[in-house]
Amino acid sequence: MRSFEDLLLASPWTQGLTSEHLKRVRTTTIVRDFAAEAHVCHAGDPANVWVGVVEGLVRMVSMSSSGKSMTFAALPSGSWFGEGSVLKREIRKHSAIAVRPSRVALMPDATFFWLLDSSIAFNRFLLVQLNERLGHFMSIVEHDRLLEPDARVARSLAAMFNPQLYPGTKHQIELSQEELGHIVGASRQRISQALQVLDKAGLIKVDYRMITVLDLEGLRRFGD
DNA sequence: TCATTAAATTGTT
DNA sequence: AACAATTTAATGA
Repeated sequence: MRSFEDLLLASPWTQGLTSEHLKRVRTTTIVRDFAAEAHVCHAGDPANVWVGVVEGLVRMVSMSSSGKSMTFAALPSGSWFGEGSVLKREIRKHSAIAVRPSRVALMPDATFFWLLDSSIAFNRFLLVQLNERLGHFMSIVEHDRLLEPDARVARSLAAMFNPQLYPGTKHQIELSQEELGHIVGASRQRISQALQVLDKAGLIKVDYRMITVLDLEGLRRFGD
């Protein structure tokens, strides 16, 4: 996925839109590039844009007062996020940080609410999106704290390939083990170890800066 | 196009 | 955390 047009094409919510809708989406949405580790949005800022990932990878993080951060979700290219805070017209509760150099689309809240008022397809997409995310967070609470690192890595990877949330993503993702470490919350060494376990189990294939998912269901169930 | 070198990533202790 | 090995990207003939 290279351009904003590619992102629109891959986004299911554009399917039911009229040409008038699409025109306004195109004319009001801004595309920006972020360097690795740069903040796409800060906790504390007003939530006035809905964010789509055109290229790269973004992680949603929560910072404790002591400065320690925890990653809640990894957002690959093709994903849209931030609708929760936009819908409630509130201050952002979490930051979004580019894992590697990334290009994102920023849709103004005015356009977002206009789509919400006028497109059933858009509403349906948000419903699915919010429901899938609820499932994601429930799974974190239910399992992830208790699971060993191998299984946490497996689930983080499985979450990144959720076809409902990220329909554009292929079964491959470009990602270094250090970057994955930031997402999972484990050391690079431990990630390397876990990836080898998952590779031997036939669930994924590990190459230089590249992870290929062979068995998505197996990844989801790993550790049960 | 191929060889050399530097930089980034991964494996190991 | 430090070091070695491997892969990719960049450079220049």
